Amino acid sequence: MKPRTRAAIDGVLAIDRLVHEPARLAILTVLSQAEFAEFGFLEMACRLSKGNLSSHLSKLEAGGLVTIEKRFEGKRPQTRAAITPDGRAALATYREHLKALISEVPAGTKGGSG
Amino acid sequence: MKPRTRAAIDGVLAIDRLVHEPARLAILTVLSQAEFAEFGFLEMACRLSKGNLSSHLSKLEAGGLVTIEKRFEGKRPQTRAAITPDGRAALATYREHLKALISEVPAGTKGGSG
DNA sequence: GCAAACTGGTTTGTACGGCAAACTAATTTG
DNA sequence: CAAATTAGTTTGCCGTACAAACCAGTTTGC
Repeated sequence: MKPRTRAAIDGVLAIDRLVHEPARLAILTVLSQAEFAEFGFLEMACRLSKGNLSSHLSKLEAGGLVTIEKRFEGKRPQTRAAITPDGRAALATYREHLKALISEVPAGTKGGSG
Repeated sequence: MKPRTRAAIDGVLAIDRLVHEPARLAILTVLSQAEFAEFGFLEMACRLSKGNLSSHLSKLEAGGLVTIEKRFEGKRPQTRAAITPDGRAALATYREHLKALISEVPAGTKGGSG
C-alpha cells in the first residue's frame, strides 16, 4: 500500500461527521461566503426543508461551528446564521482531509492484497 | 450567490451516500488501487472491526460497487473483495462532486444574505 | 484424540441521526 | 374576525453505523 493511499485513508477516517453531512456541508459553504445568511435564504440556497434546516443549524450551533441570531425584521421574526472562526477552521480541515483523497490516482490495476 | 458556489452546493447535494460514508470511502479507495483485497487486509488497511467491515462490504456489494469472492486458501475460508467498473465510476463521480467544493474559496467576508 | 484457543468471518442489538410531517406562534389579508 | 401566510421548532419514523455476541471450522497443547 502506497504512503499516499495510507495518508488518504487516514484523512478519510479522521473526518468530522458534523461537517461531513451534505446538508451541513452546504450550509457551511454558503456561510463561508458571506458575513451571515437568513434562514429563508439558506432554505433555498441549500434546497432544504425548514425542519431539516432548523435541526442542522441547531447541530452546527451546538458544535460551535455557527452562531444563530434571532431578531425582528419589522414585526417578523428572523433567524440569521453566521459561521464562526471554529466553523471556518473545521471546514478548512475537512477540505484538507479530502484533498488527499481527491488526488489519489485510480491506479492501473496491478495488485493483490498486501 | 456566485455560480461557483451554487455548483459546489449542487455537487454536494448530489452526493451518493453509499460512497460518502468514510468507512466505505476507505474501502473503495483501497480497492481502487489493486485488483482485489483480502478481508483481513482491508480490516487493517481501513482500521475497521470485522463486523463493521463485513456489513459495509455487503452494502457495497448490494450496490454493485464491489464483488465479493469466497474461496479457500488451503483449508481456511477467505473472502476477497474487488471494485467493479461501476464502483470505479461511482468513486470518480464522487471525487468530481467534491472537487468543486474543495476549490471553493473561503472568501473575504463581505456579504449579507441574498 | 480431544479440549482450548485461534482464524475468519456473519448476525444481532443498540443508539444515533437525517428527514419531513405536524405543530406553534405571530402577522397579514379578505 | 376567520382564513391564509410567514417563520420557524418539535415529533416521529426509518435507516444505518458500530461493536458485541455469535458461529463454523482449524490448529495447538497436552
